[in-house]
Amino acid sequence: MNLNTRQRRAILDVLEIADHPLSPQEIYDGVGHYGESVNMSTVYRSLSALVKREILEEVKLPGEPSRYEFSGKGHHHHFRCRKCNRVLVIEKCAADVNSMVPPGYIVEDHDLFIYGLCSECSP
Amino acid sequence: MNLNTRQRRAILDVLEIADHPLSPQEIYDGVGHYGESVNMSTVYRSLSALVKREILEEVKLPGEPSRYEFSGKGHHHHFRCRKCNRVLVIEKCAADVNSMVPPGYIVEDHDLFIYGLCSECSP
DNA sequence: TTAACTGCAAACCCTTTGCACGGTG
DNA sequence: CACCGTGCAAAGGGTTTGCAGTTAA
Repeated sequence: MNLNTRQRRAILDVLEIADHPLSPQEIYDGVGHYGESVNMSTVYRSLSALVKREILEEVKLPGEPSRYEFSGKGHHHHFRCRKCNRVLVIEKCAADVNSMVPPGYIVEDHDLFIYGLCSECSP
Repeated sequence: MNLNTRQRRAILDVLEIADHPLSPQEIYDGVGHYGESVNMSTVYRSLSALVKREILEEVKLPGEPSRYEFSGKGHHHHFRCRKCNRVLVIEKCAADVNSMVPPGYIVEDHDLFIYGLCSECSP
Protein backbone atom coordinates (compact mmCIF):
# COMPACT_ATOMS: atom_id res chain seq x y z
CA MET A 1 0.00 0.00 0.00
CA ASN A 2 1.27 3.45 -0.88
CA LEU A 3 0.84 5.97 1.92
CA ASN A 4 2.55 8.64 -0.04
CA THR A 5 -0.20 9.98 -2.22
CA ARG A 6 -1.41 13.52 -1.80
CA GLN A 7 -4.78 12.27 -0.54
CA ARG A 8 -3.52 9.76 2.01
CA ARG A 9 -0.98 12.15 3.39
CA ALA A 10 -3.75 14.70 3.82
CA ILE A 11 -6.01 12.20 5.56
CA LEU A 12 -3.29 11.10 7.97
CA ASP A 13 -2.22 14.68 8.61
CA VAL A 14 -5.74 15.69 9.51
CA LEU A 15 -6.03 12.76 11.91
CA GLU A 16 -2.70 13.53 13.48
CA ILE A 17 -3.34 17.22 13.95
CA ALA A 18 -6.84 16.67 15.33
CA ASP A 19 -5.40 14.31 17.94
CA HIS A 20 -8.76 12.66 18.52
CA PRO A 21 -10.82 10.14 16.56
CA LEU A 22 -12.54 11.59 13.48
CA SER A 23 -15.44 10.56 11.29
CA PRO A 24 -15.09 10.29 7.50
CA GLN A 25 -17.01 13.53 7.19
CA GLU A 26 -14.77 15.30 9.71
CA ILE A 27 -11.74 14.08 7.79
CA TYR A 28 -13.23 15.21 4.52
CA ASP A 29 -13.94 18.65 5.97
CA GLY A 30 -10.52 18.77 7.62
CA VAL A 31 -8.78 18.15 4.34
CA GLY A 32 -10.89 20.91 2.84
CA HIS A 33 -9.68 23.36 5.48
CA TYR A 34 -6.17 22.89 4.14
CA GLY A 35 -7.29 24.07 0.75
CA GLU A 36 -6.85 20.51 -0.47
CA SER A 37 -9.56 18.21 -1.70
CA VAL A 38 -10.26 14.52 -1.52
CA ASN A 39 -13.20 12.65 -2.87
CA MET A 40 -15.38 11.10 -0.18
CA SER A 41 -14.95 7.67 -1.80
CA THR A 42 -11.24 8.08 -1.42
CA VAL A 43 -11.66 8.92 2.24
CA TYR A 44 -13.67 5.75 2.80
CA ARG A 45 -11.35 3.59 0.72
CA SER A 46 -8.24 4.95 2.37
CA LEU A 47 -9.68 4.49 5.83
CA SER A 48 -10.53 0.87 5.23
CA ALA A 49 -7.13 0.20 3.68
CA LEU A 50 -5.46 1.81 6.70
CA VAL A 51 -7.60 -0.20 9.09
CA LYS A 52 -6.75 -3.39 7.22
CA ARG A 53 -3.04 -2.57 7.56
CA GLU A 54 -3.65 -1.86 11.25
CA ILE A 55 -2.42 1.70 10.96
CA LEU A 56 -5.85 2.94 12.01
CA GLU A 57 -8.66 1.52 14.08
CA GLU A 58 -12.36 2.01 13.62
CA VAL A 59 -14.25 3.32 16.64
CA LYS A 60 -17.85 2.23 16.24
CA LEU A 61 -20.23 4.44 18.18
CA PRO A 62 -23.84 3.85 19.19
CA GLY A 63 -26.15 5.60 16.78
CA GLU A 64 -23.64 7.64 14.84
CA PRO A 65 -20.90 7.30 12.23
CA SER A 66 -17.66 5.57 13.17
CA ARG A 67 -14.58 7.54 14.06
CA TYR A 68 -11.03 6.53 13.13
CA GLU A 69 -7.95 6.75 15.31
CA PHE A 70 -4.34 5.59 15.16
CA SER A 71 -3.95 2.06 16.42
CA GLY A 72 -1.58 0.87 19.11
CA LYS A 73 -3.26 2.67 21.99
CA GLY A 74 -4.06 -0.51 23.92
CA HIS A 75 -7.27 -0.89 25.89
CA HIS A 76 -9.12 2.39 26.19
CA HIS A 77 -12.56 3.95 25.87
CA HIS A 78 -14.19 7.08 24.50
CA PHE A 79 -15.85 10.19 25.76
CA ARG A 80 -18.35 12.03 23.64
CA CYS A 81 -18.71 15.74 24.42
CA ARG A 82 -22.30 16.87 24.02
CA LYS A 83 -21.29 20.45 23.38
CA CYS A 84 -18.42 20.32 20.90
CA ASN A 85 -19.40 16.84 19.67
CA ARG A 86 -15.83 15.61 19.71
CA VAL A 87 -15.00 12.04 20.60
CA LEU A 88 -12.07 11.95 23.00
CA VAL A 89 -9.93 9.10 24.26
CA ILE A 90 -10.25 7.94 27.86
CA GLU A 91 -7.23 5.96 28.93
CA LYS A 92 -8.52 4.56 32.18
CA CYS A 93 -10.90 1.65 32.50
CA ALA A 94 -12.66 1.23 35.83
CA ALA A 95 -15.23 -1.32 34.74
CA ASP A 96 -15.28 -4.70 36.44
CA VAL A 97 -17.07 -6.32 33.56
CA ASN A 98 -16.67 -9.90 34.71
CA SER A 99 -18.62 -9.20 37.85
CA MET A 100 -21.50 -7.79 35.85
CA VAL A 101 -22.58 -10.75 33.78
CA PRO A 102 -24.84 -13.53 35.05
CA PRO A 103 -23.40 -16.99 35.72
CA GLY A 104 -22.66 -18.96 32.58
CA TYR A 105 -21.85 -15.96 30.45
CA ILE A 106 -18.39 -15.70 28.92
CA VAL A 107 -17.00 -12.20 28.60
CA GLU A 108 -14.72 -11.61 25.65
CA ASP A 109 -14.70 -7.87 25.27
CA HIS A 110 -16.46 -4.64 26.13
CA ASP A 111 -17.02 -1.10 24.93
CA LEU A 112 -17.69 1.86 27.18
CA PHE A 113 -18.85 5.29 26.09
CA ILE A 114 -19.07 8.22 28.43
CA TYR A 115 -21.19 11.28 27.60
CA GLY A 116 -20.97 14.75 29.04
CA LEU A 117 -18.82 17.84 28.72
CA CYS A 118 -15.10 17.84 27.99
CA SER A 119 -12.73 20.10 29.88
CA GLU A 120 -12.83 22.74 27.14
CA CYS A 121 -16.62 22.89 27.20
CA SER A 122 -17.36 22.57 30.92
CA PRO A 123 -18.18 25.84 32.70
CA MET B 1 -52.06 6.91 20.18
CA ASN B 2 -53.93 3.70 19.56
CA LEU B 3 -52.13 0.59 20.75
CA ASN B 4 -55.00 -1.62 19.74
CA THR B 5 -54.37 -2.16 16.08
CA ARG B 6 -53.54 -5.59 14.77
CA GLN B 7 -50.05 -4.43 13.85
CA ARG B 8 -49.13 -2.75 17.12
CA ARG B 9 -50.46 -5.62 19.17
CA ALA B 10 -48.29 -7.96 17.08
CA ILE B 11 -45.20 -5.77 17.51
CA LEU B 12 -45.64 -5.54 21.28
CA ASP B 13 -46.41 -9.26 21.56
CA VAL B 14 -43.24 -10.16 19.72
CA LEU B 15 -41.20 -7.89 22.00
CA GLU B 16 -42.83 -9.30 25.09
CA ILE B 17 -42.36 -12.93 24.12
CA ALA B 18 -38.77 -12.44 23.03
CA ASP B 19 -37.99 -10.93 26.43
CA HIS B 20 -34.89 -9.21 25.08
CA PRO B 21 -34.33 -6.11 22.95
CA LEU B 22 -35.11 -6.60 19.26
CA SER B 23 -34.19 -4.82 16.06
CA PRO B 24 -36.85 -3.64 13.60
CA GLN B 25 -35.89 -6.54 11.33
CA GLU B 26 -36.17 -9.05 14.18
CA ILE B 27 -39.59 -7.66 15.02
CA TYR B 28 -40.66 -7.82 11.40
CA ASP B 29 -39.52 -11.44 11.17
CA GLY B 30 -41.08 -12.26 14.53
CA VAL B 31 -44.46 -10.98 13.42
CA GLY B 32 -44.07 -13.10 10.30
CA HIS B 33 -43.55 -16.22 12.40
CA TYR B 34 -47.03 -15.73 13.77
CA GLY B 35 -48.46 -15.91 10.28
CA GLU B 36 -49.23 -12.22 10.56
CA SER B 37 -47.73 -9.47 8.49
CA VAL B 38 -46.71 -5.89 9.07
CA ASN B 39 -45.12 -3.52 6.66
CA MET B 40 -41.60 -2.51 7.60
CA SER B 41 -42.62 1.17 7.54
CA THR B 42 -45.26 0.36 10.08
CA VAL B 43 -42.69 -1.32 12.27
CA TYR B 44 -40.48 1.77 12.18
CA ARG B 45 -43.37 4.17 12.66
CA SER B 46 -44.83 2.19 15.53
CA LEU B 47 -41.47 1.91 17.24
CA SER B 48 -40.85 5.62 17.14
CA ALA B 49 -44.37 6.36 18.35
CA LEU B 50 -43.88 3.92 21.22
CA VAL B 51 -40.53 5.45 22.09
CA LYS B 52 -42.07 8.91 22.05
CA ARG B 53 -44.76 7.73 24.48
CA GLU B 54 -42.02 6.17 26.61
CA ILE B 55 -43.49 2.72 26.31
CA LEU B 56 -40.34 1.53 24.58
CA GLU B 57 -36.72 2.64 24.63
CA GLU B 58 -34.25 2.60 21.81
CA VAL B 59 -31.00 0.76 22.48
CA LYS B 60 -28.41 2.23 20.15
CA LEU B 61 -25.56 -0.17 19.51
CA PRO B 62 -22.11 0.49 18.06
CA GLY B 63 -22.06 -0.41 14.39
CA GLU B 64 -25.40 -2.14 14.11
CA PRO B 65 -29.12 -1.43 14.04
CA SER B 66 -30.81 -0.27 17.24
CA ARG B 67 -32.79 -2.65 19.37
CA TYR B 68 -36.01 -1.75 21.20
CA GLU B 69 -36.99 -2.75 24.70
CA PHE B 70 -39.74 -1.94 27.19
CA SER B 71 -38.90 1.12 29.23
CA GLY B 72 -38.86 1.42 33.00
CA LYS B 73 -35.95 -0.90 33.59
CA GLY B 74 -33.80 1.74 35.27
CA HIS B 75 -30.07 1.94 34.73
CA HIS B 76 -28.76 -1.14 32.96
CA HIS B 77 -26.48 -2.26 30.15
CA HIS B 78 -26.40 -4.80 27.34
CA PHE B 79 -24.61 -7.97 26.43
CA ARG B 80 -24.22 -8.99 22.85
CA CYS B 81 -23.80 -12.75 22.26
CA ARG B 82 -21.42 -13.40 19.40
CA LYS B 83 -22.94 -16.79 18.70
CA CYS B 84 -26.71 -16.31 18.77
CA ASN B 85 -26.42 -12.56 18.10
CA ARG B 86 -29.00 -11.71 20.71
CA VAL B 87 -28.73 -8.56 22.75
CA LEU B 88 -29.43 -9.32 26.41
CA VAL B 89 -30.00 -7.08 29.39
CA ILE B 90 -27.34 -6.81 32.10
CA GLU B 91 -28.78 -5.44 35.29
CA LYS B 92 -25.58 -4.74 37.18
CA CYS B 93 -23.29 -1.83 36.59
CA ALA B 94 -19.78 -2.07 38.00
CA ALA B 95 -18.27 0.87 36.19
CA ASP B 96 -16.87 3.73 38.21
CA VAL B 97 -17.20 6.17 35.37
CA ASN B 98 -16.44 9.29 37.34
CA SER B 99 -13.00 8.03 38.21
CA MET B 100 -12.20 7.42 34.57
CA VAL B 101 -12.44 10.88 33.10
CA PRO B 102 -9.65 13.48 33.26
CA PRO B 103 -10.04 16.51 35.52
CA GLY B 104 -12.42 19.12 34.18
CA TYR B 105 -14.66 16.67 32.42
CA ILE B 106 -18.30 16.46 33.46
CA VAL B 107 -19.90 13.05 33.26
CA GLU B 108 -23.57 12.99 32.41
CA ASP B 109 -24.17 9.47 31.23
CA HIS B 110 -22.57 6.30 29.95
CA ASP B 111 -23.21 3.23 27.83
CA LEU B 112 -21.53 -0.11 28.32
CA PHE B 113 -21.66 -3.05 25.94
CA ILE B 114 -20.26 -6.44 26.79
CA TYR B 115 -19.46 -8.99 24.09
CA GLY B 116 -19.02 -12.73 24.44
CA LEU B 117 -21.18 -15.81 24.81
CA CYS B 118 -24.46 -15.95 26.65
CA SER B 119 -25.28 -18.82 28.99
CA GLU B 120 -27.19 -20.69 26.31
CA CYS B 121 -24.29 -20.49 23.87
CA SER B 122 -21.31 -21.05 26.17
CA PRO B 123 -19.84 -24.56 26.15
C1' DT C 1 -67.51 10.66 10.58
C1' DT C 2 -63.06 11.75 11.44
C1' DA C 3 -58.71 11.30 13.18
C1' DA C 4 -55.25 8.05 13.42
C1' DC C 5 -52.93 4.08 11.29
C1' DT C 6 -51.22 1.47 7.32
C1' DG C 7 -49.11 -0.02 2.82
C1' DC C 8 -46.65 1.24 -1.02
C1' DA C 9 -43.19 3.58 -3.38
C1' DA C 10 -40.04 7.05 -3.46
C1' DA C 11 -36.61 9.61 -1.05
C1' DC C 12 -32.83 9.79 2.28
C1' DC C 13 -28.32 9.32 4.43
C1' DC C 14 -24.20 7.06 4.88
C1' DT C 15 -21.28 3.81 2.81
C1' DT C 16 -19.64 0.73 -0.90
C1' DT C 17 -18.65 -0.47 -5.62
C1' DG C 18 -17.77 -0.50 -10.94
C1' DC C 19 -15.42 1.64 -14.21
C1' DA C 20 -12.41 4.46 -16.72
C1' DC C 21 -8.76 7.68 -16.07
C1' DG C 22 -4.37 9.31 -13.80
C1' DG C 23 0.05 9.06 -11.51
C1' DT C 24 4.30 6.59 -10.51
C1' DG C 25 7.88 3.23 -10.86
C1' DC D 1 4.05 -0.97 -19.60
C1' DA D 2 1.98 -2.48 -15.17
C1' DC D 3 -0.22 -1.03 -11.00
C1' DC D 4 -2.32 0.85 -7.69
C1' DG D 5 -4.94 5.04 -6.36
C1' DT D 6 -8.55 8.27 -7.58
C1' DG D 7 -12.91 10.62 -9.09
C1' DC D 8 -17.37 10.12 -10.58
C1' DA D 9 -21.70 8.16 -10.69
C1' DA D 10 -24.47 4.50 -9.58
C1' DA D 11 -25.87 1.03 -6.32
C1' DG D 12 -26.63 -0.72 -1.42
C1' DG D 13 -28.58 -1.16 3.16
C1' DG D 14 -31.14 0.68 6.72
C1' DT D 15 -34.46 4.24 7.84
C1' DT D 16 -37.85 7.98 6.84
C1' DT D 17 -41.55 10.25 4.40
C1' DG D 18 -45.64 11.62 1.14
C1' DC D 19 -49.71 10.14 -0.23
C1' DA D 20 -53.87 7.71 -0.81
C1' DG D 21 -56.63 4.14 1.05
C1' DT D 22 -58.13 1.71 5.52
C1' DT D 23 -59.37 1.11 10.17
C1' DA D 24 -60.68 2.04 14.86
C1' DA D 25 -63.54 4.83 18.08
